[in-house]
Amino acid sequence: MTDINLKGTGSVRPAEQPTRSGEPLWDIIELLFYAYRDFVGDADDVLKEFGFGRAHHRVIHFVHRYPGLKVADLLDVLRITKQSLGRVLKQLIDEGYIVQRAGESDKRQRLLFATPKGEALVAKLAGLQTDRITAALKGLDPAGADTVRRFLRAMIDHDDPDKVLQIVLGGARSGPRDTTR
Amino acid sequence: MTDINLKGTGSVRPAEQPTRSGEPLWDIIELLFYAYRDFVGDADDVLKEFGFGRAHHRVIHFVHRYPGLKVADLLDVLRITKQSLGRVLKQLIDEGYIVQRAGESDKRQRLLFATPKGEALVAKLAGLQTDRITAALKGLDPAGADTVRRFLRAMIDHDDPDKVLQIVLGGARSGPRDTTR
DNA sequence: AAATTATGTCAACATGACTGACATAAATTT
DNA sequence: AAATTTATGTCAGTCATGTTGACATAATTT
Repeated sequence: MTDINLKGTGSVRPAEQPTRSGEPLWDIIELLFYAYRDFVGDADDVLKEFGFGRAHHRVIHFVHRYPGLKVADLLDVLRITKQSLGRVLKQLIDEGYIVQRAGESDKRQRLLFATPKGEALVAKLAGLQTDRITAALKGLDPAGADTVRRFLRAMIDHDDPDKVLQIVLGGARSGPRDTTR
Repeated sequence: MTDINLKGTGSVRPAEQPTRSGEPLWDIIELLFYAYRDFVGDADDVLKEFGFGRAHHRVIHFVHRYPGLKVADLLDVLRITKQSLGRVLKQLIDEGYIVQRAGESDKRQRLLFATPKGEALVAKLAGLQTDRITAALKGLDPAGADTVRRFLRAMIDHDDPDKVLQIVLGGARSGPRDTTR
């Protein structure tokens, strides 16, 4: 019971570690934890006033950014089940943040669009997050923002069929719907 | 939720402009979303095999990294209630990943330590995440890793009383409790 | 006509948050 | 010494958001 090992970082090495070379990057792991916690925390406070949670934020964000998104696309992005999405999406539609429209070529599809009300909410949330990012980039050298973008891109799995992710990774720097594919 | 009230207090940069100007940095916002999703996704798969979730990961990670952590410290780090922590912590203790020991000077305190079993799990999870980070850093110029660290640090609220965060931000680059070196 | 696809919905359940109330032992203050 | 505060644990109920499985409907494709 009292096996304590106060200093233990290196002693545990299972024999069958295949391609593990470097020491754990503890500091970056923890910086990512804290940075993301505070990054989403900005939005949480505002969302609470609206009676929404993070799930609503993710939905309205991507719908706003990629107008005409299909429900199926959204499921790929968020990696949740349609039942889970359904509840949140229904609330956003009922309260007038999102509207649906049947697809023209395929009338089964429900294309999603943010209303002005929805856009205002997204803008408010994105503004907070942008302020934080801008402040963080300010302390870096001129190439810093580019380095950060490159790092984040490389952290993402590229073998994902998600259409929105392909646009994000595709290189569009500030606009959605870059049809270069 | 443990609201920390960081709205009015000084931002990361003293005497600089009060932000609120630039266009939303959509791409970085979305890159952060995807990067963090995949970053924690690595661990999720392993955790599932152990019958654990992300909550367990966060607890065992910080206990391993900061041996002798008090329950109260952990609550500050994770920003959850003691009831919430209690359930997860109890499982980790019952299954032999963490042990408790009463504090010497203050016997009310339950100091937490990872067992070898707990250390092995943390090492496995940190290995996966480190592999991803290492791969992402590989494509950057030599100063890239430093830029990334600086960016992440600046993304974090600095007016947090969390003792662990103070250590993380304090500058220890690769080990916990470096004060004894 | 039959099969497939896109979406929606009902029902039950799991996890990990939450609030509020109360219990205990140890430390601190009066 | 007694009273209070602190660190922790626990019971009970609720909420948000995820899950699986089954089934329904309309539109498209075969």
